[in-house]
Amino acid sequence: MHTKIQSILKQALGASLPSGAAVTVPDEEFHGHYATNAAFVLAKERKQSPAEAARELAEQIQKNAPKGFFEKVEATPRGFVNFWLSPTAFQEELGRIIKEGERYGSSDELRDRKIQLEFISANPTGPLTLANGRGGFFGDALANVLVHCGAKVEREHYVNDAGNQILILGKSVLAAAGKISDEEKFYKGEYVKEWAAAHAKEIRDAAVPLELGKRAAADLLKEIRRAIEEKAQIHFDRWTSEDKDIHEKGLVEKTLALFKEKGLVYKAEGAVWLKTTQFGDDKDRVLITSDKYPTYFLADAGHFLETKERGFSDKILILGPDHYGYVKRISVAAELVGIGAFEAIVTQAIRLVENGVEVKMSKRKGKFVMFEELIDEVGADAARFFFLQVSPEAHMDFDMSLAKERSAKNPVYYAQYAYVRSRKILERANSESQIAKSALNRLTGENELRLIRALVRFPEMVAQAAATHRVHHLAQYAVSLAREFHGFYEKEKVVGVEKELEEARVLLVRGVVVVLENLLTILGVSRPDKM
RNA sequence: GUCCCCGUAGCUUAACGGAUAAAGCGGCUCCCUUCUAAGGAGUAGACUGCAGGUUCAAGUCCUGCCGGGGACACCA
Repeated sequence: MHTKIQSILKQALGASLPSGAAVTVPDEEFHGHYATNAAFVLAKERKQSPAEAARELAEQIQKNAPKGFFEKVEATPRGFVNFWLSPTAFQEELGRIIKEGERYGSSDELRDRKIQLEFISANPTGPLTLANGRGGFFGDALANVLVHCGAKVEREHYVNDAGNQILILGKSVLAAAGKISDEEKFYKGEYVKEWAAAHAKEIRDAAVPLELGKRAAADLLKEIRRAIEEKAQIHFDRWTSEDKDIHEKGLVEKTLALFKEKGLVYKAEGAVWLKTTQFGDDKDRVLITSDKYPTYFLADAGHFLETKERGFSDKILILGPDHYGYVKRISVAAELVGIGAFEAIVTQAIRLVENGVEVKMSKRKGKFVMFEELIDEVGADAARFFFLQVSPEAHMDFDMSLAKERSAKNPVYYAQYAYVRSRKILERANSESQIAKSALNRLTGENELRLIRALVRFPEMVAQAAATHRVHHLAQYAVSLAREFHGFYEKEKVVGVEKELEEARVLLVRGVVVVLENLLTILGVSRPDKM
């Protein structure tokens, strides 16, 4: 619907939309079902008043529009052009929803793109944090959106199972077992003590820190995977191992050689550096430490080279707030290894509060609310929606007791309830298969048309999410669509009204089911049969 | 100190540079003989942190200030 109006507008202009011009859905209905600000842009170009440009544009549009599509096209004195679409136009679009079913809202906009979407990438040195969860749900839903728009997407969880942190984990286990003295940098969470207690024999027999660290990391990774896949219902296509997929395959050396070839590498103070400052970074970055170890940064660049060599055109990396300072240098690495389009999305901090007072969280000290705990308390759907509703750059205050209290009132249930109600109507009504398509044009009541207007926004919302890489609008849309449906449900009956009307309304409700099903699927929220 | 993010209703958050700033929760009034009341109808509640600027149009862009958070390793 939205695309159709855009293309009519383009035809009227005889050109593509000028930048800054858009087709929108106004807040107030008296401004039309849709509206455009294109005349403001034209007015500037043509040195006219906005009102004049709007009048001319409205005329052009009316001339170009398919017959019967618009009910009214109006230029306002301020310079907007407002559109009212005919009931027929909406009825036809509803027909499309029913016909396309689960394909409704999908497109082939991104068919040429092969995108690697990396998210969570939790270190196997402790349980998942709330920040991991936030990025996890976000990444999962974003991947669904991109797939819906025709892209080939790999959901990747990168595991840092090499390097210093694994050694520290090993030492932390030894410290927890009382074998060596504790140090500030060691991991101190309960999970370390638990693991040490459960593996006392191994610690006695083979107390090589790095080996112990690897074993503990492998176990922690299993826990992480279980929480992600079973509890959070987040799906990954690939669990990439830094150790096995990057180091052992020589990608680190290869990347270093690539950087050298470009003349961007130098030695200083016993270490090997990359001239990232040439690309706007604050300072140059170390690739190989003076102890001859490759840094995390170099390994990551190697990981990016692997991504490039595996044929991805795009890489989207979702990071937690603590990695903000990392974005610049990793973007430089992405450019140097030749990744076509790279975007880092940093989810903002979640501040833990308890009774209005901030609780400091630290993975090392072991005091934090775990992601899994949240899911256990409020359920996967509520937890998911809780995060998906807000934009990734919004800072959030998080109070576990409040989250528990609110979980019962989570808007996700409002949306799911709309789904349950609409399904129930279809169950009770006469079979849809015998309803003629012509029944659609009996949907002329204001309540019915209102609901269709809400339904047809779905493709536009998906396209917007894909273009902006933001999914919170979809969650918001789910709530507003549910509101429209609940309003309709209250005012109009479907089953048991006069036969011809019932048939028409059954088609309308089918449309609701289709859109809610597609929408909830993209968000990753379950679709219950009853509540 | 430098850099980044945020500041919107009592609370949690929306709002492609567009029209009278929206929703949920909480408050107050009502509505279950009717497809599940996890619902609906109504009502109160905001000089969008402050001060300037750009624009036909600013919550949104620019500058400065105030407040909150985060990042500034040869850690990951």
